[in-house]
Amino acid sequence: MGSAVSIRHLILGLLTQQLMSGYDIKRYLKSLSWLIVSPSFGSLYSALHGLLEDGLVTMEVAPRQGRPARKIYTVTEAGRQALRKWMGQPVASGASLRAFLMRLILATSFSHTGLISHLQQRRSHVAVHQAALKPIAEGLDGTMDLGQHLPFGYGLTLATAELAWLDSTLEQLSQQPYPWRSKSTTASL
Amino acid sequence: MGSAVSIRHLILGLLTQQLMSGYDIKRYLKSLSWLIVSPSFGSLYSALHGLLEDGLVTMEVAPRQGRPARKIYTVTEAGRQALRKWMGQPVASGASLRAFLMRLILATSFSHTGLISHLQQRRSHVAVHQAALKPIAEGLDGTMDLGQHLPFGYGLTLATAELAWLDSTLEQLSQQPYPWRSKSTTASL
DNA sequence: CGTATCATGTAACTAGTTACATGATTCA
DNA sequence: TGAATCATGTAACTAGTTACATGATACG
Repeated sequence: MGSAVSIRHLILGLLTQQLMSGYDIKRYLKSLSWLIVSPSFGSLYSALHGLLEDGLVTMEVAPRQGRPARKIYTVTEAGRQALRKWMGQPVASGASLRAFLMRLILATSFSHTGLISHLQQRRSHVAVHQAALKPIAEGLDGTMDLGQHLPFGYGLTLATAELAWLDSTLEQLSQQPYPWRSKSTTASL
Repeated sequence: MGSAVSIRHLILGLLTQQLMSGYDIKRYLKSLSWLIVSPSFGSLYSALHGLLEDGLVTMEVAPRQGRPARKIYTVTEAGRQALRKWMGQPVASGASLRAFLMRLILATSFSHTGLISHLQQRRSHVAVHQAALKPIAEGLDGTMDLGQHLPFGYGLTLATAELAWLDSTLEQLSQQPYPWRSKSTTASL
């Protein structure tokens, strides 16, 4: 129930960072499609309509000569509040990559300390999984054949790389107090 | 349309590797939950019922003293055929982690060459994404603030680690012709 | 004696997909 | 001229979730 209605929140968050049309959002998420499955136009547009109806965003039509008109969405104060609430809730430890990433994409909407705590939370979850994967991935213990073994090795590699990234990012963040954002219209947590 | 009905196929594949009950499958997938969102009992059991109805598996009740009875599922020849067909289809290049992983989990059901081509395919997809992420992740080009920058750096790190894993795994596989599986009831592709 | 694990299921719901529909512009 | 990209949308469908329901055994 906490991380549900996820695309809506992701879109809402992107819109607090920048004014965008549906198409813009799609393009942006596509550039991250390796990490996160980018939503189809169907769900994107209906999510946008839903946000409008709920008063979390407002819409303005921007007709342009030649090209079809774009609809530019802006987040309202109610929208900022909803986003803050969503981002405040800790990510369930069972939830994988996706939930973490959705918030990472919205990093700009975190305060400095909010972001750090999000990364630390993730760090501890990944560490647990890494520890669980290690014995399985390393010991080819006979009960498992090579094929069954592969996903565990794969998982261990990725988990290890992620931990390294988290550590170096956390260190960077602790050194650099908060020259966070210049032009600030951002909802800080 | 190709990778749809995914859980069903994943379950079907796991059952070709080992006779299992629904609960067993859940437990196994939970151990990989960091990588892949493990299905809920609701979808697991109904997927199993669906497979039964379609004649892709058969079921046997195994009552045990004390504990509640388990239902053990076995894949039929039709089931093996369906699985082969599914695994034969190449993974769409847009599809992320999930589609790749589902097949990786079923590595045992690939032939030696089938597995290699699956990994090579993945390698080329990841290489493309890595190349696309690199300039964004490395150049903090002004249009993006630190926060927006983070997911790209994260993606680049993971992509790089994955490429390394793919390379070393592919090398191992090429050295080791195919002492693939000892007791073979497996459908090879 | 209560909680966790084992074990299976159903019903109501929601999120998200695919396929369809439209239409202009740019580029090879 | 035909394909790709820009741009938005709707309707029908499917996959998957949450919440509920049941019941036994083991463990502390």
